[in-house]
Amino acid sequence: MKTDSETLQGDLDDDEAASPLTRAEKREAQALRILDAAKTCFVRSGFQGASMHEICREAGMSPGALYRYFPSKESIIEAIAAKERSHDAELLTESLAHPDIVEALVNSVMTQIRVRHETRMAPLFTEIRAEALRNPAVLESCECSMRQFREMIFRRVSTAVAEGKIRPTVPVETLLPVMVAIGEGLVLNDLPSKGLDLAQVETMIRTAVTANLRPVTS
Amino acid sequence: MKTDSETLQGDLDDDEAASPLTRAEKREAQALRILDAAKTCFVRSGFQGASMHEICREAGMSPGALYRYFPSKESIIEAIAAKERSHDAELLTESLAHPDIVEALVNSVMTQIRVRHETRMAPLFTEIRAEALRNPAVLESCECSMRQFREMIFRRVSTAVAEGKIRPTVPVETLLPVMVAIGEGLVLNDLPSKGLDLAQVETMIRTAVTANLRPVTS
DNA sequence: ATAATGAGAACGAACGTTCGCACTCTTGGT
DNA sequence: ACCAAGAGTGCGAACGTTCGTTCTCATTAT
Repeated sequence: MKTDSETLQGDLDDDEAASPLTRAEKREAQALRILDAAKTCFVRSGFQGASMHEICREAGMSPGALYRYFPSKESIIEAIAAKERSHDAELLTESLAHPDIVEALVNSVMTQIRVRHETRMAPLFTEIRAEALRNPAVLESCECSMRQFREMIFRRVSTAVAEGKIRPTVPVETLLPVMVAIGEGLVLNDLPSKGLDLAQVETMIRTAVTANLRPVTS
Repeated sequence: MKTDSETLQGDLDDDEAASPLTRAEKREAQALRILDAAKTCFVRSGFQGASMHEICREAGMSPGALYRYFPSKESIIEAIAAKERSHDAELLTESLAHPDIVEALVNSVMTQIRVRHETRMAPLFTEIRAEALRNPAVLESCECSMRQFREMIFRRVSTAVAEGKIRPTVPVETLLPVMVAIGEGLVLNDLPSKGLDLAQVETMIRTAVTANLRPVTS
């Protein structure tokens, strides 16, 4: 850490521009440190299994210090769930950008699988899903995320239907939840960790999506 | 409960046939009562969230009594996980019986979805998946179950391939884990609880499976 | 001087589990 | 037929531990 050199520079008279870390920035950095440590612990031991002392140790911080930033364990869980949600939404927006509807959907799923695996966040996803079963705040985060997913996809799909580009096998109301559920199953299972070839997985997904959307090629 | 009338009949001299409940049967019945209560509590509060006192209350039993039947909380969790596993295997054997490979697979998934929903065990499934992330005994139960799944399906699929009845888009090694993952996603999302029409869900699954197995119709 | 921050001991509550005791069966000698 | 003995079972208080959280006090920055 470069905290030492930074704090040594803090004795300048300037209020805003010169100091490398304002108070608010420091607070935010500490909060982030806690969230990162908590995420590590939650992945390792689960939301209920990880103790505050464990999180403190991971963050290199005393309980007294940690509680200056988060009022409770639940608030940490909620903060993490919310952060994951916004991150997911961001990711989906990008990966849905492909002009072809089928490729956009395949792309979304594959991106999620890849990112979850690379960041080792697949277990956290499982954990959040389980926690959502009984923690209303986390449930709301999940539902909000899913709602965003469905709305974004809904627009794309229903536009494509209206333009006569696809003729789905079932109504959109069924199509979306089922596709989201399938995507979730694929993400949760962390297929790359089982040594599966992602290119082949992609082939299967593309085949399944194409068959159900039935794009009009003629 | 009819325990009163049953214990009144216990004063017969006969050893085997007459008494409605032998000692061993009583023990088993009590153990079952505990497992049922525990399952209810685990669905409500999670494996880690549910306390032994909560389980005792649900089972109408004191801690001292409960511990005569199970030596620890973990042993209860393992017993439940193992029971779910054998139940699932049984269910799969039945639902895979259909002579047509595509229908057998569709049937399996739909049966799982239906049964999980009707018995309200979809949350427990999520819980078990999360617990498997850090409890080795539960993980083994899950893996064993999945292995059985894959082996049973593997036999069916590879036979069909050998007979030239299907020409899958990808090798069986990829096909099976992906299909299982998709099935899992569908099951733990508990689609019927979201008001989805199961017939339409079935259509989608059949379409996806057909497209990926590519049965030779000619 | 004052506010912000951190360390770490300590708190009450709740946890999984054990203990001691009472009660109910089964059993075998009389 | 009856009773003493012993095993099986149930109860609920209590155990030691660990939990999330708070408190007190020092240190640092303004």
